[in-house]
Amino acid sequence: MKAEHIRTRRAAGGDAQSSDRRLQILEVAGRLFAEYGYEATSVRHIADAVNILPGSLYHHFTTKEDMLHGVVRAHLAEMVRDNRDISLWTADAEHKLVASVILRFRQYVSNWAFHSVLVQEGRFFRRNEDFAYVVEAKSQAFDIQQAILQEGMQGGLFHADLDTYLMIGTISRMLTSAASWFRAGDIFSAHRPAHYALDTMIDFHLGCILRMLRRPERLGEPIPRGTCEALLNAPA
Amino acid sequence: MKAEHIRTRRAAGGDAQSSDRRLQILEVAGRLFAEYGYEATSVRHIADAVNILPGSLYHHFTTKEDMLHGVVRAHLAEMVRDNRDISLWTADAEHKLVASVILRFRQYVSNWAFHSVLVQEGRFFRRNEDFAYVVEAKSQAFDIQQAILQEGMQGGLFHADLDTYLMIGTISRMLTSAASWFRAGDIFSAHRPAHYALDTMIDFHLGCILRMLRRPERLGEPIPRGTCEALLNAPA
DNA sequence: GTCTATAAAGAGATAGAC
DNA sequence: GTCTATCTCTTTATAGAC
Repeated sequence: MKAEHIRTRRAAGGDAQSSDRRLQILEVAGRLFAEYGYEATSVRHIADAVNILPGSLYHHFTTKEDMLHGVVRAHLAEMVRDNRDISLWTADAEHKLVASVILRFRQYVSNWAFHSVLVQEGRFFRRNEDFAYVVEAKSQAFDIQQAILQEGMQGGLFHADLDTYLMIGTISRMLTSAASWFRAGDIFSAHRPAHYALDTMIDFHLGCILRMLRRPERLGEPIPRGTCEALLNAPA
Repeated sequence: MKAEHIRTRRAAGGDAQSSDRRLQILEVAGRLFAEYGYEATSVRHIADAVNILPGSLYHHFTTKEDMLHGVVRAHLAEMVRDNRDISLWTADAEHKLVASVILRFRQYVSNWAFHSVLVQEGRFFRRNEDFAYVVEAKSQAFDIQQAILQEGMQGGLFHADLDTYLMIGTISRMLTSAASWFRAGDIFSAHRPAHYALDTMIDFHLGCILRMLRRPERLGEPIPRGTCEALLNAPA
């Protein structure tokens, strides 16, 4: 839970003093960015949503981009840290991977706005130098996950001939897009059927992913979800 | 290849007379919408890109939204029709599904701008009544694919206990997001490694999908890609 | 910390000359 | 079919009163 060096690779902007009001605005701005897109969301939208006048927002933020930084920075370091923590467990690679999937799905759903913005504005972040730290964090998380996959291949748990680069990308996109669907629905279905609980979704995707990864002779083994949940809840 | 009734469910707007110039503008607008997002792309951007003045665009289109209609209508009917054609084959469900995956991946890559817009602007289409026909087409394609999956379950080819609703959504998102990555890269990698050819990508995803779907005892069977390619190329 | 008021630039769109 | 010119509205952002 240590959050000392959250400001790795800070972008331009003042100190991250976080008053209540500021946090509240960021919360709303994040939701709007997630739902309508960053560029399609005007400061007037945000101001209306927090019941303030547009000009007053500039007491809390220097620019609209500054708000985007605020939205993104909030959970970025946590994302990398959680990945790294799991990768350092003494458990085998399958347990690490299952835990990672569970944790990520949970986070994608609970920090939905953040992750939605992270995905939807990806090209914007890549184009804009000021957001290079976002790209860097994503890249770190990717590397960590890829290492877990490689560990599982060498340990004989997973198919020996997986293309880890493609596979990690596939799994990541599967989780983010599924969580996004779970949270906000599809292009053609505004709301998912009510009977899909979060746990159902996690089980479904763990099933899909392990069928893609496991060596054939291990396909019958149970999915160690309980163990992994316990490890996730254990104090570091 | 019959394109007589392309205008199922037309939205507001004049007749779809398609001069060369109009098509050229749509081509460019589609790319810009795909890359920067519909709302973030100004008519000035588009005008600059086709070397014309902003006002002149309104000789070809009544509004900016009209351009978006033009971009999506171009390939929407084709998408549904291709899905339906495959679903009516006499082949078994696995062949249909493999063919569908191959075809979709090819189309996602070649009509990249169209499909990218279809995904990225999904919420916009859902919010805007004028684009209900897009939502409807997507929904039809979904139903067709779901039926193929069900057929494969009943035929004993696929796991008997698949959640077809979740699975088709998962496969669709997997293919669109993978094609998008293949075409334009990731948030953290502007360009995919050069050695990933289209065929490599198709094989990889066929592998992933069939491992998720096939009954365990069928996992060793070869992926019938060649047969399906032949069927796809055969004259209707 | 929020308001009033407004600047400056950009957006989508129109009218009419050529 | 494109240009010139412009209209209107909205955008991001600022200045200063309260």
